[in-house]
Amino acid sequence: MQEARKQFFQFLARKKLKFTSQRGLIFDVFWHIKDHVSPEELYNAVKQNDPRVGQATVYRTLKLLCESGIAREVNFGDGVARFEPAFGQSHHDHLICTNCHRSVEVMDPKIEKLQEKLARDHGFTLTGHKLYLFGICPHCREKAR
Amino acid sequence: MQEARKQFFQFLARKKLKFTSQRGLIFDVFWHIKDHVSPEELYNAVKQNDPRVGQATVYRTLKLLCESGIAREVNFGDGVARFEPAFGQSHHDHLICTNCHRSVEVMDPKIEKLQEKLARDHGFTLTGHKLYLFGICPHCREKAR
DNA sequence: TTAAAATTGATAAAGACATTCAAAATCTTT
DNA sequence: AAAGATTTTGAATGTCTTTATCAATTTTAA
Ligand SMILES: [Mn+2]
Ligand SMILES: [Mn+2]
Ligand SMILES: [Zn+2]
Ligand SMILES: [Zn+2]
Repeated sequence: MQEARKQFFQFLARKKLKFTSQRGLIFDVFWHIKDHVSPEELYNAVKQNDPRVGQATVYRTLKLLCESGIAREVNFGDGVARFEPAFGQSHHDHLICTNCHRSVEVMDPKIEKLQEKLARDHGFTLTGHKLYLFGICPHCREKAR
Repeated sequence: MQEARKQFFQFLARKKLKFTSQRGLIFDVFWHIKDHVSPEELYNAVKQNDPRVGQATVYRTLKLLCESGIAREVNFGDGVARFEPAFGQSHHDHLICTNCHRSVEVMDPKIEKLQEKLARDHGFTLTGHKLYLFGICPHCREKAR
């Protein structure tokens, strides 16, 4: 908990940026929302604590959170960027229900390995990947029958 | 007439939609651009043949091309939708150079199988997926040293 | 040929995100 | 502590992609 906050603080210090109250608040609100949050949603949550914070500051801080390794952007194909905690989390991909939009975090080391090999076979040095699996979740399938 | 053009024609007929000259032209221009084309790029290419075509029509037709299985949308993370031929093409994913933005089409049946299994293990019925591999291509790596 | 229905393109609108800029906050140097 | 330099902030405006509106035109059906 303190760990992540400290990492953000140190990142800002290293870049000679200031740890302002707004940045601190946005970090805190982001950090204890466990969901995959959009800038709009985060902005609304932040406003509950301090209505004077502007949305430009939320966008700007979200960018800093990503650069510092605290947050990671994901895109579920619903037209908005979403952000999830990336510090102290191991890598995972997402399984998304196209009906209720719930998502499950998944990871298969065999898939990860094969992705590496696939890239290498084409002479690429792999630096990252995005994998989204779309389907119908058990809950929705049950309701449909 | 090409196979694909016929399929588009039949799709329109089935939906009681009209095969207009604009739709025909947009299909033709799309079909012989081999690249992953954005709506803007397609619009410009179409205008070379008929400057009177509006961009709204390009967007609308692109949607029809996707519905009919002629085109498929991909998203390389550069802020625009891109479209590629989907008819008579087997499924593939993309390996994208983050430096020069060139892309390579790749596919690994083992990865595909493991995705199925991963979804099934979580009780999901898999309906689709998006996999983008990002890295540095051989060409760019060579130039960098 | 006439009437009904679908399509078109110019324009406006929407929506997410980025930029601008004057005022405010924060850090540095005296 | 005060002054000065630098950064940050929030409101407003701008940009970019995509969608909606709607009167006019084109196509199909009768
Ligand atoms: Mn996640
Ligand atoms: Mn492709
Ligand atoms: Zn569901
Ligand atoms: Zn390259």
